[in-house]
Amino acid sequence: MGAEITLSGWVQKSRDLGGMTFIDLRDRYGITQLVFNMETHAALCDQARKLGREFVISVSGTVAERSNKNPKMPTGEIEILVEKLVVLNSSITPPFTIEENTDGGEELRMKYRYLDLRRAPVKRNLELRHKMAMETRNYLDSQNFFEIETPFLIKSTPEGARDFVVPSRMNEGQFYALPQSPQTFKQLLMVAGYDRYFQIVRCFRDEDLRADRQPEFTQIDCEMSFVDQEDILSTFEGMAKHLFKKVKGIDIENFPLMPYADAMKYYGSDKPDLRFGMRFVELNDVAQNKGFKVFDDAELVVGICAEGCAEYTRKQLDQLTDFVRKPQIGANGLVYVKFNTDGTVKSSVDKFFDQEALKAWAEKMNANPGDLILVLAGETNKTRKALCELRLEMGNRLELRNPNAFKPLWVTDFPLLEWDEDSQRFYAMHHPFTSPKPEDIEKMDSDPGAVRANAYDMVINGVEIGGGSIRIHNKDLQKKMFKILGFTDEEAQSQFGFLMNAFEFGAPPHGGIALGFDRLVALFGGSDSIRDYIAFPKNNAGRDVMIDSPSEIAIEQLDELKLKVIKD
RNA sequence: GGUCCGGUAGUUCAGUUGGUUAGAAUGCCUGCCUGUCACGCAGGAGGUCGCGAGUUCGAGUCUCGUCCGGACCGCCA
Repeated sequence: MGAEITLSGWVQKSRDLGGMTFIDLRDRYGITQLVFNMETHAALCDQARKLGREFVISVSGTVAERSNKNPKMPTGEIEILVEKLVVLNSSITPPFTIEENTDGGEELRMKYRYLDLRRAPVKRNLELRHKMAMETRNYLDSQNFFEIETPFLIKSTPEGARDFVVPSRMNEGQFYALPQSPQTFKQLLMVAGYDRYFQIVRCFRDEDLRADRQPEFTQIDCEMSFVDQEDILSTFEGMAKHLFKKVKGIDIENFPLMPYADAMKYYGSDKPDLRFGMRFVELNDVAQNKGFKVFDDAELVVGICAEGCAEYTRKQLDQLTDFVRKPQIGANGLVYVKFNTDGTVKSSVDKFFDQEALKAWAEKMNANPGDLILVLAGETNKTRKALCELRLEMGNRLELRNPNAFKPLWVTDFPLLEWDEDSQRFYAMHHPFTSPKPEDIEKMDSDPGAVRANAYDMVINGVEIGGGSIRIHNKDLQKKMFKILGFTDEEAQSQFGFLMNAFEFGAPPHGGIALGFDRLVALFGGSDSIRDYIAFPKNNAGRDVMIDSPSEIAIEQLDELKLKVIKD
């Protein structure tokens, strides 16, 4: 105590008590109380009481133990007896309070993001992001990965998401595209012999936004040569564990593997949330052919068991029915079976099923007295999707989705291709460079939809954190893949010839993964939204409301680019 | 492309069945106050009810359109 100190920062708050004035000074590290006494330093104190919120000041003085300590703040035992005060800049009154729980709404905070970023919670989020980026680099460096930058001005391709395009002034009428991912470049780095590459890299997709989707986002992009799927899974499971350990101090158990088909069958999703049970149980054999037309006509009858929910009221059950009937979910109705604690059973389909029949359901679902069985029926994919939403809703209602619990898994054996009804063609489920499983290659001609891919997703708490695959490294197989996707040889050559040509020069077997860094940070921070983990995010409509972009450009710029904007 | 929710003081919100002068909290300004830390006390200023049209004697409130923001479906290899 008594040490001389100089501090610079912003005025968080001033408390003028007449004879003395207290100022809370905020800098990047926290808040320190400054004291000005009218009796001993009248002029200084006068100066201090004129300071407004967010003025930037520099003070010198001595650190003193407080006579009145404040146990609620980290620096609550000390204060600074100020001897010298310099006002470095004044501030107009900020439009919202710069506090832990601000009074400002989302829109205002985004407009004045530089003020929002002064708030401790946002600062903590960006610090978390920084730490995770550092630990990612530490881990990958320790595993002999090279961080190599790849270009942002690349070539537009028709597959996948819409590209952001950039006109080229020197090449009239031609456009670069911003990368949706450095996919082809990292594969070329493998051909070049850089057998372990990574990059924490910005990617761009011109698609609609969500709370967890931004038009520009950051990936941990990785690729390895001379590896099989197991090598990649263990390397990046290791990275995830490293991050959990170093950043959150948590030891994570080994990631279970779940084939895509099982994920769909038991959770109705390729990104199941394993923090809670309620696995799907198919009931076709016990529920059909009992005279209930809805079930009899259904391709799939499937249910979940909500433990301890037999007490649900009519109102609660109606709410759940309304939930599944929302247009976004699209179920026609919801069947419930209450397995009462007295052993009796009450259902919404008592007319068709007697107690014994319903108890057969309960047995199949491992339901106990006190549990509630919820059943949907219909076309398989739609019904699974709807039940998935219902399962997550029940997980929320029963508070089973604890943001501080982490349940990762690998979802594997994705289908290679997906049939699209509209365009009547196959699309690559992952991307066109993903290799089929060797044992399924023969089906590529006879039954393309049944071919499984050497592809995998890392899923944590129901969030798709990342995905990857073992790539095709053979020119002929790559050609065949493009052919199945409806490319002519000429189209394949003009768009991806550079890659296929490279495959002729001794391309090693390789594969990799890309992890959504923003999502991973948000997950670590316990949030569903990635926006507060990005310093300057875009809004719902892809706008930056602070700098007001996108915006029109000057006619001279358009002329120089030989572009014309046609407005309707 | 679609669905839903919201827009009222600087800010966050309330505003009844359509009815006189649109409120609260907080912030802001002024004054008082020597141990506050959500300081306290007294006083004050502050409103294009997003915008436009319509219905009505009368619209913050009802209708339509539009703009802005948020969530979601489609979309996101």
